[in-house]
Amino acid sequence: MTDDTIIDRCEAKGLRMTGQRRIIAQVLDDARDHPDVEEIYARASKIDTAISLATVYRTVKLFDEVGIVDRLEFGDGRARYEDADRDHHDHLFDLRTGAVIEFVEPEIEALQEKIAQKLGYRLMGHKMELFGVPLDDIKPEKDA
Amino acid sequence: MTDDTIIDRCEAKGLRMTGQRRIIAQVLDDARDHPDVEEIYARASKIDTAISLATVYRTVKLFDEVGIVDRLEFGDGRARYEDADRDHHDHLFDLRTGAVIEFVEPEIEALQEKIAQKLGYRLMGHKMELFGVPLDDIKPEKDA
DNA sequence: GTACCTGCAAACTTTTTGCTACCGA
DNA sequence: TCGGTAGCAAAAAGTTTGCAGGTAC
Repeated sequence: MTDDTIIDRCEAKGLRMTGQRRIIAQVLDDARDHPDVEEIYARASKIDTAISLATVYRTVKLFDEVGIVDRLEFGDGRARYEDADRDHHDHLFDLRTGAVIEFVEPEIEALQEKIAQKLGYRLMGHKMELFGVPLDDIKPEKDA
Repeated sequence: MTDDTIIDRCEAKGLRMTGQRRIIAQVLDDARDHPDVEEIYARASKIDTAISLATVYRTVKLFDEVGIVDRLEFGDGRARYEDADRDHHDHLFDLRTGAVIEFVEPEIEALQEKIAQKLGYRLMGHKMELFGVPLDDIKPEKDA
């Protein structure tokens, strides 16, 4: 949405900015993928070896609670995180390779809003994940 | 889709039907909600006190793998399960009460199929969860 | 008969938390 | 200054697994 970094947004929300939080914020800002906590920890550790896993957990949880990052789950048991302040998109999970493809589909957004209202709700958020296999990678089935 | 019970479908798939599996299948057949493993275990235990939690875990995992039940995740860290052979539906999560409302929206289904194809994928499955608050339960904000 | 299944307990993975020392505003 | 924060290690929560005995087909 804006060009603010995560650090900017932390400060705007009045969070106390420690060295560790700055590093984690930077890691998340730089990420173009959807790292899990272990991965964020690994990247942060390259900058500051002393950072602890518990701090990473506490920090991403905090960032999620104040809406600075989004927590994603792709069903593999680990939570993944991404900067919340990007154009809204959903995810397609490549079942063959595990790759995550992002896409935006305004039609879906509008439809979801409509559905929620029809059910008597105000939509506060949503999650949509598609799971698929590449079209050019489907094995022939019964016919030779 | 059909009127087959879960037990019927297990047999159709050639699964060995033990007493425990029958009980768990029955519990899932009777469930109108989305129980987690602990809850399935509790319900199964009422029928057979000797059943073990490990068996429930193993069985729902098996049922999920062969497509007899669907595994759902609502972000609370536990997996939930429901009979896969019901009219397809998605879920709206009531943020105020924690209730889960099911809905069917063919337009969404069609759109998802289209999106996957546009991205070069064959859609194998999807998950969509809406999160909302009841319209008649929203606090007035700034205007009186 | 035998391959597969179960119960039990131990192990594993991911995430949270109690405590003490420390640091940012 | 001083209340929030970090690190560490222990614990919690959910799930999986090795093993020995049991069971469906």
